[in-house]
Amino acid sequence: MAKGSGLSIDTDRIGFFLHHPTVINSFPDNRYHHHHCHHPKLKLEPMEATHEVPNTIQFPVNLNCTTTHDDPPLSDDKRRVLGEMDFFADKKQGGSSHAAAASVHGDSDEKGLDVNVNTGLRLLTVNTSSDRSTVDEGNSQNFENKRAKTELAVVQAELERMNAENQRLREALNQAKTNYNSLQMHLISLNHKSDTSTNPEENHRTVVNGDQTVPRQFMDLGLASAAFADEDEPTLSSSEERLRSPPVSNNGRGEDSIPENGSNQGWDPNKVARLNPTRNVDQATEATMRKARVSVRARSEAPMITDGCQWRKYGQKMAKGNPCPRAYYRCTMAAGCPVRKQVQRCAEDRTILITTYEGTHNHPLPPAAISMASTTSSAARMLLSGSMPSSDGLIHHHHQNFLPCPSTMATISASAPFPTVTLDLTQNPNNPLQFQRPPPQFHLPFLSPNAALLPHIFSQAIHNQSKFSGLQMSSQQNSVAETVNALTADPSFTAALAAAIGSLIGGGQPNNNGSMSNGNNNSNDSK
DNA sequence: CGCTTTTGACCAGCGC
DNA sequence: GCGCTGGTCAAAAGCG
Repeated sequence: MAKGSGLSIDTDRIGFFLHHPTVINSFPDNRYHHHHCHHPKLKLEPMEATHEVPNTIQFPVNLNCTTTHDDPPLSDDKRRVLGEMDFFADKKQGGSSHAAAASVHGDSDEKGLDVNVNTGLRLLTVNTSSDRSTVDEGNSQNFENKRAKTELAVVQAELERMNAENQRLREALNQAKTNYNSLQMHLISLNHKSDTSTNPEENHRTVVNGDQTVPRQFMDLGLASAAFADEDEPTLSSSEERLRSPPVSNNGRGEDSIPENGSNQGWDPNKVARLNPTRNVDQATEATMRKARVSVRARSEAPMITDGCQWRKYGQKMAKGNPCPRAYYRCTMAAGCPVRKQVQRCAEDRTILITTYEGTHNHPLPPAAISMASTTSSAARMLLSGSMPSSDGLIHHHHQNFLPCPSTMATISASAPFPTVTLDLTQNPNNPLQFQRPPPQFHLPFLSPNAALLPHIFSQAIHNQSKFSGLQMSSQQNSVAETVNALTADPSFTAALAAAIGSLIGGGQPNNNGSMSNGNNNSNDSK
């Protein structure tokens, strides 16, 4: 049955956002307006007002991997990006841009340049026809010749500079492609290992001995048992290790040293702290960790978002200020798993389904759930690690340089009662994830907005690619997933960037195998 | 019969 | 202290 992953939320009601979640917005440049205000006429709810606080961080995530030029108007910086990309492409095709610059004076060194191209640069702005019609044409022509020579030199220098820049970009792209190919090969290798082992735990242990960057992926898969955390992630701080180690006792049941009675089905850090004051620090950290949330806004009329886990509904409440009930789910894939999620429809747009996750799984996860768990856990750590301020600039810069497409905005908020990262997949009109007529279940790509955990992002991008390949997403969706992962990563993450660029330019994608597809996505039928 | 969902009650935190 | 709100519990009901 696997009913647990279902969602029985009343879709006819209006929902509202949870806990001031940070939003990853899908409109280009909409970071300049309120990301929740899909309908400007609607007044902002008090919760939303908190998003105006300075420590709300937004970073763009491209979900529209098309490179069409009929996209909505872009900001200046985005236009600049487009220019870079087009410039690069033009160069391959004969370099109309360069040609234009050079052909103005009819003295281009390059072959095949179109001298009729209107560059729009208006380089000859001084001597107009009216000037030439005046007296002393000889002097004027002399002067004009000198000026033309000067400008020619300038243009040539500019052309040279642009050529150099072009060459540099080519090299960067080649490097990115090389990295991408390398990662793809590595992914194939990992998937092969996954195929040969049905136990995610074994997968984990297999790959931790591999590439230095790979283990992080599998340590963020929700396999946060104490043994794994201690053994596999020595670089983490002790607090992080503790964060990664939910109260799982040696006997495999949650609630370390806590009697698991009927009234304590889940992990309640507050109760734990009360029972064991000597561990207040740890428990407080765990509580904070659990409170760190990742929220996903997805436009879907489907009753649920398939995230690969099994959930049991344990409550439903009417949230203040909106008539939509908020449903509470608990992960039932393992006893004592502290992971919970809340599902609610957006009050402003009932087609938007808001799912908020918190906590870290204490059990192995099916492949389909790995990305989700990875996202939530890494996002939680990011929020707690205080890396958000830097991530803003980094990721934004990253976007400006490499994204010629409308983007999805990722925002991080530490101002909310619970630090929350929200992925907003709802606003991009070209977002293929927005199903006008949604499938019975909504498959969602999850991202890792953790710029501080580069290896993790690295691996997650790989994994998501494989995941969505396994889910047999369309190529466009796959590109979206890749791009999302890449763009939410650190700018230095050239490999993930290569994946995104590769999907954009070459259209190729690593659809390596279908083994990542599993029954969870089909078996988690809501009742 | 076992599991999930429903739903009213309970509890804790917070603001006034 | 009181009320509001979010979150959770747990008995009852539903379902396969």
